[in-house]
Amino acid sequence: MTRGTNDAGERATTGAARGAPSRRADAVRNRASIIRATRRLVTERGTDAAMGEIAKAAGVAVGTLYRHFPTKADLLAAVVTQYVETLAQAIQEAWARVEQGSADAGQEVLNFVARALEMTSGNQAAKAAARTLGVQPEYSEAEARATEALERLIRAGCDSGRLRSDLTVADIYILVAFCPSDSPVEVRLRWLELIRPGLLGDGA
Amino acid sequence: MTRGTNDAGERATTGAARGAPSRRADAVRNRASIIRATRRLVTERGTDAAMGEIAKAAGVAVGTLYRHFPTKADLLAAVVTQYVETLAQAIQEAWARVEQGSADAGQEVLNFVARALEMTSGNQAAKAAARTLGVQPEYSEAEARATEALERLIRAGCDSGRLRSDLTVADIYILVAFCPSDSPVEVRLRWLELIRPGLLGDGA
Amino acid sequence: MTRGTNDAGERATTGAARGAPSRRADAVRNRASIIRATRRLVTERGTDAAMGEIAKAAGVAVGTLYRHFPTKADLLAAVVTQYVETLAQAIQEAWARVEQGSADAGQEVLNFVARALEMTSGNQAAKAAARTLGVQPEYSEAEARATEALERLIRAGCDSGRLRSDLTVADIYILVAFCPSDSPVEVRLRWLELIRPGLLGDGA
Amino acid sequence: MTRGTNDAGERATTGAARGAPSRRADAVRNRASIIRATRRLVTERGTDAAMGEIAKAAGVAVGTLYRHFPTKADLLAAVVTQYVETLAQAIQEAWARVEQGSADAGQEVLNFVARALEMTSGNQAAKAAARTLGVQPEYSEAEARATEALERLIRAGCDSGRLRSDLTVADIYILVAFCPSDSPVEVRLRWLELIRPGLLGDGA
DNA sequence: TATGAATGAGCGTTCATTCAT
DNA sequence: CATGAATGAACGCTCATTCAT
Repeated sequence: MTRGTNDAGERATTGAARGAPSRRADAVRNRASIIRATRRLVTERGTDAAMGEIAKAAGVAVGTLYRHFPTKADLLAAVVTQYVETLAQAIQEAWARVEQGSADAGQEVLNFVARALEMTSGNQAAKAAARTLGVQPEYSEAEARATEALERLIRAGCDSGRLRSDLTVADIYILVAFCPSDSPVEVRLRWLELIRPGLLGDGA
Repeated sequence: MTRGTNDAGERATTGAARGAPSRRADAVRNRASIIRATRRLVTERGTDAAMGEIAKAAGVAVGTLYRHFPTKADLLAAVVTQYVETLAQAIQEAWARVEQGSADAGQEVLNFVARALEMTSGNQAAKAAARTLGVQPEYSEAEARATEALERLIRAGCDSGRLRSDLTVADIYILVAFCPSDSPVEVRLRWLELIRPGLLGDGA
Repeated sequence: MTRGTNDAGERATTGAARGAPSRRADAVRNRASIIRATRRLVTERGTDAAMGEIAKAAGVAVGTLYRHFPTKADLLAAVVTQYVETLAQAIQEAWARVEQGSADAGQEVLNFVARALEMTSGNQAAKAAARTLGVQPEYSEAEARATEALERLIRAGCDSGRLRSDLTVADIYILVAFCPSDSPVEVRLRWLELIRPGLLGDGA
Repeated sequence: MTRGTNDAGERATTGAARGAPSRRADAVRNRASIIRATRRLVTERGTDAAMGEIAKAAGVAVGTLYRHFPTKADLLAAVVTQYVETLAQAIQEAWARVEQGSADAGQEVLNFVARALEMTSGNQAAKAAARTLGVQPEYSEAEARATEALERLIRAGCDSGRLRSDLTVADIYILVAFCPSDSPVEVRLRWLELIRPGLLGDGA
């Protein structure tokens, strides 16, 4: 959690050149495995997914699960946090492309919504689950990065007349927060089409 | 709750036009009270709202709760069903206004989405909750009525050029199904504005 | 069911010559109906038969059921008592036949066991159920009559050398108490055959 | 409970010949304790013995009870199964004695019934309880062993003229199934005497 | 550090019993 | 007298969490 950021957001001591893969490596593998299993089970069955089942699905014992996440809420928060992290990355990349002139800001915003729609699938449940359990996951840092990049993106899109002139970051969040992420493709595609006119500029 | 059909959709004075309210009257009151409490608690805590708590919130004992709704799923289904019923009524009234020339079809569709947004508040959760428990509430009749009226409304709106020419009933349902019903007013209003362009005709 | 000793062992006020059959007649009918329903349900499902179900099966409301039998235990006791009453009658008739020379005492004892085996069917459950609930049904009077008649029967059978010389009333009770009353016919018949040698005299 | 296979039919020292008893040892003790408690309570109160009470009587929490027996039916089945196992062993030993000439077949059959009468005590109830809950305990293997040995025993007894010539294994089962196992000694002894003539040969 | 047995509060549901009508 | 809605203790069972090994 202090370097690289791998799947579970944990540095992997590639070291320990000789001997068993060290306790630490196991722990890292376990953590990733747990988060993966959680995402899957929570998607399928919501909050009702039991800690015991998650542990089994992750191939560890409950005790190990609890060593990594002292509470069910913590576990759920971890899943949500990771998702926000991924989103932030997507936006930053989009902004990078626009900055170096290789993409249109307006189009990138549209693309971002589509991507978010896709990525949210499965985590929507996690989000709801987290909310239910009263979790206050620490987006902060990742969210800040995402917001900043998105703001720049939108400003650029508005300036070019491509996007609706009064569009804000909050608008995008609202839309993404209430998108049909777990619905069949037809619904998701149609929703994107219904949404688009509201994002584009009057003369677009 | 102020109209002819009361909150529990049951006529109160079966016979005995005057005289004591009888246990029967209590029962009716209880049923309404239970549904009200359920809507509230489920909104707050989702499926995890316990039957015992719902009962207490409704001011009855568990047994009474179960006399009215033999299963948690049944209870949730009842809440959802009632909500669909209300929606159906709203659309039918809208169509009636349009038919007698006292309103514009396009505007009524827009208004309906706004109204649905408002009414969905609190029931969104119930709907999700019901889904979680595998409930298959019997919308059928009410839903059929709603769909038919909405179809007419949309057709009229499209014919007048006011609505997007390829708009369908399903589109409205998608939007309503994923609206920020439980969010603060600002969010709800903004969402409506973001959505509007996607519903209106190109030359609107 | 309206005269003599009726099914529920209650005298029926044949009176009330004119007018509705009087509350009393209804009550009598209800009581009989309840006992019948109880016997059936308890046979099928044991103690788990619910008071509510029994009431419904008897065609009355729970309240009525409770008016007749203030407790589930009371209801069960009534069924058991009635069964003992029937047994007592059977033995008394047997003794009457022997006394007037129209039957052999030993054979009558054998016949009685067979009959008891048959009659116990279905009530075995009631008996067990009653025991479970800690009922102490008031056999006393009927049991006393039965015991006295059976004693005479056995004495006569022993005197004639037909029955095992040390046979007692208690012996018969033991056998009847632990007979395969609810088993298929083959089992019941075979049991009677296995039992017989133990009842007959050495030289029989 | 004093023989090789312990009360729970489980070998205690899996590995670790010496050292701390480990939770595993506790688990084994718990299982035995649970079965013991179940047998006692079910004898006293039949199926109505609550899981919670059984747990308390066994000195464990409900959760532990359920870890060992996922269902009340399973628990009851375990008790019944263990009983059948014990019976099977008794018969096999009897046959072994007869085979090596150290005992008379007829007498062993009689002895077996007596022993079964004794051992059934307490489990009769469990059996009935299990039946009530629709359990289909897996006697199969143990029962098969018992039946085979008993068959040989009976055949030998018949050949020697000691036992009733048409006696079958089923006959013994019938008798044992309906014996006064939970009654006071006098009753049990008397019942054995009443039964004996039916099992012995005509000229015995 | 990983394991998994143990714990016990809590959940959905049932049912004997009461009592206003 | 009959009715049936209401009550609430109790039951079978689950599951987040702890802790001895």
